Amino acid sequence: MKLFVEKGIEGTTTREIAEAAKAGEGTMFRHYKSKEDLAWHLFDENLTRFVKELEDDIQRYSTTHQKLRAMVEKCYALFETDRILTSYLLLSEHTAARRMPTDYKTPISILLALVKQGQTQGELRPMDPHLAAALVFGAILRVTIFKIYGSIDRDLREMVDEVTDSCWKMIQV
Amino acid sequence: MKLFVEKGIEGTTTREIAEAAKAGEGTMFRHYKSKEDLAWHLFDENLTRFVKELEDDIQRYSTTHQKLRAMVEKCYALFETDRILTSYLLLSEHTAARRMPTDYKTPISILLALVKQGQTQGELRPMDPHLAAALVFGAILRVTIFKIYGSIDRDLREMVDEVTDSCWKMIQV
Amino acid sequence: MKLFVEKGIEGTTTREIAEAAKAGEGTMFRHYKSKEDLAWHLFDENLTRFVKELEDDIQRYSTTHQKLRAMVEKCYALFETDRILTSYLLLSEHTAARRMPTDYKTPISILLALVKQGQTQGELRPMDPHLAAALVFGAILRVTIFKIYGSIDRDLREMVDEVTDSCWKMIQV
Amino acid sequence: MKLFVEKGIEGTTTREIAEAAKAGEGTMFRHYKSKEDLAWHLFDENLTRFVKELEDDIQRYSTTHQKLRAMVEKCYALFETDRILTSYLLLSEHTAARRMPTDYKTPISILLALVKQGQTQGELRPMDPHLAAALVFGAILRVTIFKIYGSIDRDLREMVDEVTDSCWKMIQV
DNA sequence: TATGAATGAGAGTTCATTCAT
DNA sequence: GATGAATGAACTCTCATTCAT
Repeated sequence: MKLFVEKGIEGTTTREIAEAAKAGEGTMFRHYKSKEDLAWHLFDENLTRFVKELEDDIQRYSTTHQKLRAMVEKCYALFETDRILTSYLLLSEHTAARRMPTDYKTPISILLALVKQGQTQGELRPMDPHLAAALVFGAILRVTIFKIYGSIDRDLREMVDEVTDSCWKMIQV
Repeated sequence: MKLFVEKGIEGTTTREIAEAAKAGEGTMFRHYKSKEDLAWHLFDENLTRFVKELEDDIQRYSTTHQKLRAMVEKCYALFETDRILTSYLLLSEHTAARRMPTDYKTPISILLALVKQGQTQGELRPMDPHLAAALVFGAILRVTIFKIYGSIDRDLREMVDEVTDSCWKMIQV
Repeated sequence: MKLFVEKGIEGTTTREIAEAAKAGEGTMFRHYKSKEDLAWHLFDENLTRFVKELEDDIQRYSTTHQKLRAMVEKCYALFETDRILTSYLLLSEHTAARRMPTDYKTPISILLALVKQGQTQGELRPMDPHLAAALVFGAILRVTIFKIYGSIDRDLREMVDEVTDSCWKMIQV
Repeated sequence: MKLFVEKGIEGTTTREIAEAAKAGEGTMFRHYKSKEDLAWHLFDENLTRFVKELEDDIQRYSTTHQKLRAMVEKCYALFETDRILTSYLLLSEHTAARRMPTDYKTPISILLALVKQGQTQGELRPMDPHLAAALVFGAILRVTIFKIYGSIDRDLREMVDEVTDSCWKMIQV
């Protein structure tokens, strides 16, 4: 995954993968049909797990604000724990991500549901929920990109409240 | 550029480029040292022009809110006029983009300056200007991605005010 | 053998062989030194047995015509009983067949001896015995190829006499 | 073609082909889509030409015996002129040969037509024409195989009359 | 003795780049 | 200056063979 994030899937050779895995060149192909297949499994399994955890976290809270905060927290915790995984799941747009079926559950679909619910409950102002989700999701994730590029230094977990509140302002009633 | 956006730089062959340009296979190499060099020039020249126009647009206004609005308007006008160019300059993370020197003037650096100035003038609340820029830039751009994926239907130029105001809420005093 | 005939020896993978034999991938190598070795044993043992039976059959008759008939009958009986074996032993030109020592006893060498004897006994007209053997052997076997390709429908065992007589005409006094 | 005949199509590497052609490894792929495609074109073009010449030769004669003789002569002339081509077109059963459409004009289909015509004209005895063709074609070709293996020494062109007459006996009235 | 995961040499193929025309 | 045939390094992937279990 490290290689895929750093050099892209196309840009990573199967030989490099084998070396990184300290395995023979052909070994990968006993486990995955192709390089693309490996990339897809890496994406699919990790995203599924992340989404499940994300749902669990959100479920614990009742207000939309709290749920949003949980989401930001989850994303930034993942980032500080495993930057590569975050990049692979949330920041890169690779071939693997394009294989997703349209009904796939993703962080975006969860955020969208959250927004719709918040609007129904009158916590959020009426607006195109897709627009709201786009604004919030973009804001949250771009912070991680800035951190990667070094513009932001602080541990993102310290910034959860600040980011949550900023996003909240965009969508609250 | 269309090919680069659709299939990635690595994923585009020089033969495809030649075909699309209705030129011979070797012709490209008389104008650019390599495929990567072409990608870089395509990026560099267009970004420079866009940034210049963006600066001109912003300059016309005095308040930070107006300037921010001008920026959103410029980005969304570009998107609706030339999606491919927008993708190539603002949405894709390709090798070409990584060649940029650190002191390069980009939409982000312009936004950052705008935020700093707004904070000095007391229009924006005190906060890490990088964080503010990240939140705003992320919000603005993610809307275009949603539009590309079809979640948003409207012409983005109609949404300039709504997006500007939403972003403004995140950073205003 | 089925796989070897259908896809060639080179074209058959050891994994396919293992599957077909309902054995593990490595098991074959405990019995044969290599895939080629398996192919050779399969060829050698079956050809030896077939040649022995062929000799026995021929021995039962005294006239050359009868012996020739016995040979045709034997070949066509084998074909109708076991097409794959016939293909493997008589029709395919594979690596295994090329391993044969020059003094190897084959259907051809038997036919050649038969022709020589027939000429000595004055039943066959004087001619290069190799030419005679070639003509007869070619005629007999090509019928099976036509049958495989579907140009001939009848059971070859019904055609033994017609084929024998046709061949006989080529070589009789 | 030499390599294909000697080692089979599967058994010949593209590297060997390039070396034999004194060309780079990639050059072949500018002219043919794949190794199999090269094999097919080599087969198709040469067989088409040979069949055309064969038809021309046969056309010159009026009696079936003469036509048959022309066919034998043509095959053996090809053999003595270009053994490799003969092997590739007439003796090997390779993947390329299997690509042939069923309505393809081949030496066999020509021989079959010749037999049918001869039977209609009363020159040949009544029998399954496919059987007749198989017997004759097998006899003619097996002689070349014997020559390749060294059992027959003479120039096949000297043997045209003998082979023709032998075959004739099988099918004449 | 049988297994099947691991191996790595080598296969077919692609494609950025060169250069004679 | 433009071309496109030729190139060969490097790619993904296959598969006969090995060997620890």
